[in-house]
Amino acid sequence: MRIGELATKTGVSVRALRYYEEQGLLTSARSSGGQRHYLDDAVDRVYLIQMLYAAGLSSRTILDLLPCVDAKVNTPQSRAMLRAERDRIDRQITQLRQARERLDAVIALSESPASGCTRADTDAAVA
Amino acid sequence: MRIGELATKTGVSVRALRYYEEQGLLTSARSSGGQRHYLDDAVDRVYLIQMLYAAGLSSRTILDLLPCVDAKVNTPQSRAMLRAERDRIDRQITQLRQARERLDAVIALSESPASGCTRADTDAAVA
DNA sequence: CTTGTCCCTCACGTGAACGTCAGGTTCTAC
DNA sequence: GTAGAACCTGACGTTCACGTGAGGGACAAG
Repeated sequence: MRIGELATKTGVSVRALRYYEEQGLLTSARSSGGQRHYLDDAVDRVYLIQMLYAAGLSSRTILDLLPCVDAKVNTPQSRAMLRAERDRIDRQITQLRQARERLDAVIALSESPASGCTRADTDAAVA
Repeated sequence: MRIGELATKTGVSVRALRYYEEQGLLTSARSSGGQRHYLDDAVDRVYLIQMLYAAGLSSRTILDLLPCVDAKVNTPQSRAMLRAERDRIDRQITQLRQARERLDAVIALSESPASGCTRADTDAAVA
């Protein structure tokens, strides 16, 4: 498939896909005219990249991790890197949970009858 | 206290504190000479701001949320906003968990004896 | 009254992950 | 073979949360 199709399939912009290739995260075959062509598994690859971006990893870190995910590299260093990133994500989850609890407390307070809001207000907010 | 002390107490840079004030997230009294002075509760305020930044909220969103947290604003709109941000954080946590599980699977694979690494390798990576 | 440290306000620099033109080529369909 | 859609390569623009000087006041100590 060409880049436009991959973009619509994954919901990622064409520019982003070219950027991923620029960063070495995604590879493509080229037609005689220079156009990029992708295999079907590129879709999963893009999803994985997006997932790691969403987890707060940088392009550089993803670039380092991908060979491990592909099981092409398996050294003590690579395993240490994997664990380090997993732990970083764990810490981030903890932080997010704290923020979530904090917001939840505020929400509970703001929706309690004593806070001066009426039931109608609350219903209107839901609608 | 002055800005330097607040910075060291919170572990946030002086520049960041001034930036928070610029964004309307933090207020300060000024001395006759124009220097910022903070009350003790500014420390908690900064921690809260940092927590919300860590949760991926923008300055603008934090600016909108803070009056709710301070229980100074409690409208249907503000409650809807609080819930929206909480839900966003929930989704982010879900994404992070997925990424974490994915990494965990890779780690389990890379550390399994069948993957071609020796026990000594594994121990070395831990050290 | 000077020294040193802290503080002030501009204001430009930064890095990441793209967005967005410009100008030109390739592919598809009729 | 020609129109139009999709694609190409630069290359500059954007946003955010600050970093980093430049140049100059504020304030406690001696």
